[in-house]
Amino acid sequence: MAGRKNQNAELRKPEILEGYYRVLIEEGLEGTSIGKIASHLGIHPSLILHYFKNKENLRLALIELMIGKFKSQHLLTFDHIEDDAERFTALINMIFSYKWSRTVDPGVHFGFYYQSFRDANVAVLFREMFQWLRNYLYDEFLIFNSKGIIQVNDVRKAADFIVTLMEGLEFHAQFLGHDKPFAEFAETAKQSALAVLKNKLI
Amino acid sequence: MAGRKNQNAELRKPEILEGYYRVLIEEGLEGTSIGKIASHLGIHPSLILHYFKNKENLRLALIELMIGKFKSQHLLTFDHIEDDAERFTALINMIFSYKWSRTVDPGVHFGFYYQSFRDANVAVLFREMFQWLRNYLYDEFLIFNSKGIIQVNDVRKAADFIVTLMEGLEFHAQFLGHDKPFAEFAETAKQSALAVLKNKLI
DNA sequence: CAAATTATTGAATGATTGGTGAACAATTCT
DNA sequence: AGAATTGTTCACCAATCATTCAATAATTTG
Repeated sequence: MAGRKNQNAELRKPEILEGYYRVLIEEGLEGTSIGKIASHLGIHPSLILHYFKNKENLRLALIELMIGKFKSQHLLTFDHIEDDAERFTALINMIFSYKWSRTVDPGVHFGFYYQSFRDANVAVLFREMFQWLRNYLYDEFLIFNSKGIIQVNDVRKAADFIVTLMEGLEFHAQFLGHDKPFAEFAETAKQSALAVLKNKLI
Repeated sequence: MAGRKNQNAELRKPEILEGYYRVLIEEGLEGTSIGKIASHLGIHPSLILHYFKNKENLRLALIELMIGKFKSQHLLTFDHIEDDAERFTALINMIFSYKWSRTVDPGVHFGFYYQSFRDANVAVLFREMFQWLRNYLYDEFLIFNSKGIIQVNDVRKAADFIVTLMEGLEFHAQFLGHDKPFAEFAETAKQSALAVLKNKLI
């Protein structure tokens, strides 16, 4: 046989996680087994267990990877915009964009949500992620509010409200968007959100 | 042994579905097997397959049952309120209430959402249910709008908005509500929704 | 009461599951 | 070069899975 090319943990681990993610999209949480991931990658199942002791670890590693990407990707996008009004617009536009909604495959997204109901470790990770996002918005909104770019009474609730609407939108796209493009209702939601933020309605 | 008490399909089927629901809450979609449902009910696994040919059928039957309950329970609550303003208030209060959010166990709720990504039959059922709710709100909002109880430009989008916010709230309770009671942020969301509905903001 | 139907259990199926521990191969360390 | 470490495969395990078909028990029908 052509020489087996060994890789090291640094390369193999992400490769396995990527394979896991792919299989997850196609097969779902129930249908995804270590065996399937292995055959999708053309490696032996035991190799996966060699790197990630057990399935729970594998799952947590993927979630951590996803969250890491989510954070870095979105955070870096806005930090360089100096002008507050501009940054506010860019931020809101991003949150209600199709691109944002597809940061992670929505099927996988929902799958891990669901997992969090029965897996305390998963729940912790997701809570942290959403709290991180909420707190990020909170910090930004504090600035926007002090500069009159938005007008809200309760900045924390305003941040909560945006995250809530953003997640509701994810759901809307799945069950009510159906025939129409994502952007259509997203625009409506965004305008409503802006109205709430700008008129001391929260 | 004491005489085995046979039941007929009309009694046994709901009993199995109830058992399925219970096991689902505790074990999740991945952890729920026909065997576990059977032992939870103290019956033989084959009996479940006798009534529901296969697992897919069982799943669909439970979803249909849930949706049926959901519809009848909520619909009947408001039809008897003649006064439009009163009915509007009651309707909005219900939608943003803890009770409403717990109509179905949120874990099971999310689980079937998730299923809908990979199971076309499940997806159809859920779309129908949410469209039913949206259309119900639409019909009501038409009346409220013509009577000036609300003031909206696009009644359909207003209905979509309420459903979206309602579902976002479900999510918020799970990931951001955490330490605080459901009602607290629900009240904020409700007030924002009311502001949007009453001031031609949608 | 007998026959037909329905409810229920039983035994067995092959497939798949996550996981273990040892072997073998490649790479790195000394 | 030899030892140690790391990467990878292999053979195997008990458990569990959904599903099947036949057997038995209760109930309904004729």
